[in-house]
Amino acid sequence: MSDGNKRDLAATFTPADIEAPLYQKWLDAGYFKVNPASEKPPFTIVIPPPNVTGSLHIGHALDHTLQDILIRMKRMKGFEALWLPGMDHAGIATQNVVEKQLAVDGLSRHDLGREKFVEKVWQWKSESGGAILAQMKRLGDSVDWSRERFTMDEGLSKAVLEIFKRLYDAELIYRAERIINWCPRCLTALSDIEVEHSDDSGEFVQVRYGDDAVSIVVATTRAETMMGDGAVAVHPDDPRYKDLVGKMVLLPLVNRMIPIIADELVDPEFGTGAVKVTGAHDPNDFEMAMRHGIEMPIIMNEHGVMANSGTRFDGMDRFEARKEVVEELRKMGRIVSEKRPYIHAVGHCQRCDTTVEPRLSKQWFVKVAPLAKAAGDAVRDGRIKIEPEELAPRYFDWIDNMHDWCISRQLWWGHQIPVYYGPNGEVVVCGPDDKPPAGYVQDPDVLDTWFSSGLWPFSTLGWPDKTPDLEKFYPTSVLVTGYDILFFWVARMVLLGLFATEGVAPFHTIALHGLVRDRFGKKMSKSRGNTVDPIEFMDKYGSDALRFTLANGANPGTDQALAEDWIAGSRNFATKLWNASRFAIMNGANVDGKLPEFEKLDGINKWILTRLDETIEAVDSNFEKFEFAKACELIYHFAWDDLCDWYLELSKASFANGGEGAEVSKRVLGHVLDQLLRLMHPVMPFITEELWCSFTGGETLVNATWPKANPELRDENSKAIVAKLQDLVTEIRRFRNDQGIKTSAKVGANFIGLESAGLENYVAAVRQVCRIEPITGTASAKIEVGKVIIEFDLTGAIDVVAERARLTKDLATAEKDRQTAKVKLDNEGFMAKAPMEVVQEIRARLAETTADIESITAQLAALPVK
RNA sequence: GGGUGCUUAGCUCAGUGGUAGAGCGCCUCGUUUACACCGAGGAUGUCGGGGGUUCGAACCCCUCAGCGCCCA
Repeated sequence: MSDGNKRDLAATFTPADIEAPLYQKWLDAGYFKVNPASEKPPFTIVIPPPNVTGSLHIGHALDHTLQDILIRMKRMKGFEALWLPGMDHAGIATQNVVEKQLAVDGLSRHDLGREKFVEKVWQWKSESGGAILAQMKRLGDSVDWSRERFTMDEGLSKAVLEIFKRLYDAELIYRAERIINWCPRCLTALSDIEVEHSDDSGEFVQVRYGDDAVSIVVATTRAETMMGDGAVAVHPDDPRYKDLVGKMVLLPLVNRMIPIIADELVDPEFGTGAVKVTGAHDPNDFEMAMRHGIEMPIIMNEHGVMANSGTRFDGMDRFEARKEVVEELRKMGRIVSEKRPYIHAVGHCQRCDTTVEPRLSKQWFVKVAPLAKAAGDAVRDGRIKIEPEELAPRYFDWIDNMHDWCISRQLWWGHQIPVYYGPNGEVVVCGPDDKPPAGYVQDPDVLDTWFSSGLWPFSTLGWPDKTPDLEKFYPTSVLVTGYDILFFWVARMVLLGLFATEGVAPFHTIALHGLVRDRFGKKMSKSRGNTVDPIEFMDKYGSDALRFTLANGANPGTDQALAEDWIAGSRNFATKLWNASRFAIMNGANVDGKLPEFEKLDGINKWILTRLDETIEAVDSNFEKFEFAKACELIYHFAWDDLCDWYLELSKASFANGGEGAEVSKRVLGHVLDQLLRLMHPVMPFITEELWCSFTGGETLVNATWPKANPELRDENSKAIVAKLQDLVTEIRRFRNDQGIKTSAKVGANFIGLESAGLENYVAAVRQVCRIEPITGTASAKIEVGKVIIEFDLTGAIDVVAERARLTKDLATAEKDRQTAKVKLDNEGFMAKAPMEVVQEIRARLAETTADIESITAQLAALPVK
C-alpha cells in the first residue's frame, strides 16, 4: 500500500477541521455516484423526501444517519449502493410561506393571479427552498447528488399524469360530492390524515326542538349548525322515542318542520339519545342523511362564516354564531341544560391548527378498497417486511380500514388535476402524451402532495419510462423512516407502487425508527421550548458525535431520549479513538504484509483478534437487522474497553521491550485498528476516514472492503486467559487503592503460582499495567487471586485496617454466593429437573466460593493483630 | 370509547426462564511518555403493587395502579 496519504495526526481531535474537506473530497472523487451498468448487485434507498420549506431537524438527523449507515455498509460490501436524495413540494406549506411573503406587501395570491403566483413559488424555491440539502452534507449523507429529484420536476410530474390516468381508467379515481375536511384558513380540502384530533374545551347543550304538539330534546356541541338541520335522529330501539319516530318536529330559529328518524348510528347513551342531523356539516350526519334521503342545506361559506341560513346569524363567524345561537335559544327558553367547558376531541388542520370544518363539497377521490387490499396483502404474504414486526398490526389496522382518499386541493401550488371539462359537461382525462380538445377547461384544483410523493420510489428512477436506473435499482431495497409517517407516506407508496408497477412492491423492507425526544423522554415541540438544533450540535461536537449518539439510541421502532450530555459523550468516544490511533501510529502499528501466524501468537494477541472477530460478526448482523443501538454498543465496548483499556495497556510492555514481540504486536494492533475503523466508518465516517488514511496511507474508506468474520482468528482459551489476567490486575489495583498507594508509584512485588494459572508468560504485561517491579526487600503483605499469590514489599507499612476491611468484604460476598449455590444444590426439585449444564455450573460456583472462603479466612488470620 | 405499548440504579435505557447491566451522574484517589474530551477504584436497584405457573421469574399467566401513543 502506498504511503502517499500517511501523515501525522494533530494532538487533539478537531472535527471542524476535517469534516467539510473530507465531504468535498468524497464528492470530487464521485464515490457516491452509481452506475446502472455496473455488474455489482444493487442496493437502493430513496430518501423520505423532506419538505422543500423545511430545514434539518433532529428527526431528519436520525433518519439520515440510519440510512447512511446502511448505504455505506452496503457500498463497502460491494453493492452498487444508491441513496437517492430529493424533496417534495409540500403544497399547503409552501403556498403558505409564499403567501405570507406577499402579505408583507399587503398582497394576496389573487392579486397576482395563478400563473404569476406559481412563478413566484418557483422563484422562492430556487432562492430559499431546500435549505436542508446543504445541511445534509454537514451530516455526511452519502447520497448520489447527480440523481437529486423534486416532486414538481418534469419527470416526476409526468409520472403523476400517468398514474392519474391509469387510476382513472381503472375506475379507481372518481369525483363526488362528499363530506370532506375543510380548512377555513387554508381554504382547501384535506385528507383524513391531515387532520389532527386534539381535546378542545367546548360546550354541550341540550335544546328543545318542536312545539306543543311534538317536541324532543337534542344534545349537541355545535348549536350553530342547527340552521342546517334536516332531521332529528334517535336509535330505533330506544323506547323513549318509539312513538316520535316518523313525526315532524319544529326546528327553532328557522321555523322549518323536519322529520324524526331512527338510525342505528345514534348512541342512546349519548346525551339525550336524540341528535340533530346536519348532513352538510358532519360526517356521521351525512351518512344518516344519505340513508334516509334527508335534506342537507349548506349554511356556512368557505371561510367558516354563516351564510344562506336565512337567519340573522348570516355573516357571523361560526364560533361567534354558536354563542349567539345559544343565547337566543336561552331567551326562547329552549335550553334544557348546558355543560361548559365540555372537553372533547376536535379536528385541527395539521398545517395551521385551525379547527377543521366538515363540509359538503365536490372533490376527487381515490377508491381505496382494492388498492388497500393489495397493500395489506403485500405485507401479509411477506413481499414487504415491516421492521420491527410489532408495528405491522398498526399498519393492517389502518390500511384495512382506510376511507377513500380525497386527493383534490384548492391550491395553486402542486400538480394541477389533469382533467378537462368540455362545454357540455364532457370530462376528459389527459395522460402525459395527451392533449385536451380545444375549448376544454382544466380542473383548477391540484393534487394532494402525498399523491406525488407516493410515487417517489419509482418516479425518481424514471418511471413510467423504462430507464436504466429503473431497471437496475427498482424495486428499492429498504425504506427507512419514522413510524409516525407509516400512514402518511409509506402506506401510500405501497398502494400506488403495487398498482403502478403491476404488483411489484416498491421496497422489500420497511425499517421503522422512533422519534427523538428530549432528555426526559418528552416530545419535542416549539411550544414546550425543548427542541434542539442538530446543526448546533454538529458545530460543537462534530457530525460523527451526533451520528453516533443517534444511532446508539436507535432501538427499532422505539423513541429515544436525547441530551447534549450524550453527544458530548460520543465526542469523547471519538477523541478516545483518535488518541488510540495516535498511540498505535506512534508505536509503529501497521498493515504492511501478512498477519503473523495466529497459532503462534500469545494469549493477549489471540484474545484481541478473537474479540475483534466476534465484534465484526455481531456488528454486521445487528446492522443487517436494523439493530443500530446494539451494533453501536458493541463497537463502543470493543473499542474503549477491550482495545483501549486492556489490549493497549497490556501491550505496552511488548512495545517497550522491542524485538520480535513488538513486531508481532505492531502487526496485530495494525490489523485490529484497520478493521475497527472500517467497521465504524458507516456510523462515524469523518473521523474514521481521517484516521484510516493517516494510518494506512490508503485513499479512502468509503469503498474499502467491509470486515468479514473469520472463525480461524478465534481462540476461546485466550478469552479465559485474559479474563484471569483482568481479574489479577483488578485485584492488585484494588489492593493498591485500599492501601493508599498512588497509581503512579512503583511497588515491589513477586508472583507465586502463575504457572498453575497458566499466566507465566504475562508477567511483563501485568507488571507494566500494575506498575510493579521485582521485589528487592522483604515481602510484607500478600494477596491471593485465584491460584496466584502476590507478595508485596510495602516496606513494612501495610495498612492492616484497610486490608482487614477489604478481606472482610470479600468474605461476605463469597459467603453469600456460596450460600445461594448451596441452597440450589440442596433443592431436590432443582437437582431432579434442572438441566445438567446448569447443575454443573452451580457446582463449580460452590467449589470456587468454598475455596475463596478458605483462602480469605486464612489471610484474615494471618493479618497482624492491632 | 376501541386498540396498543410502557413501568429495571439519581436520569435515559438494554436485558424474553438459571448469581441484575450500560451510558451519563455520584464518591475517593491520581499530571504513569495515546488520551483529564483521561486513568484507577468505589457506592447505588424487595426489576410499579398483589396473586399464580415453575426446581427456579425482571422475563410466562392473571389482576390492580400509574404513564404514553395510535385510532374514533
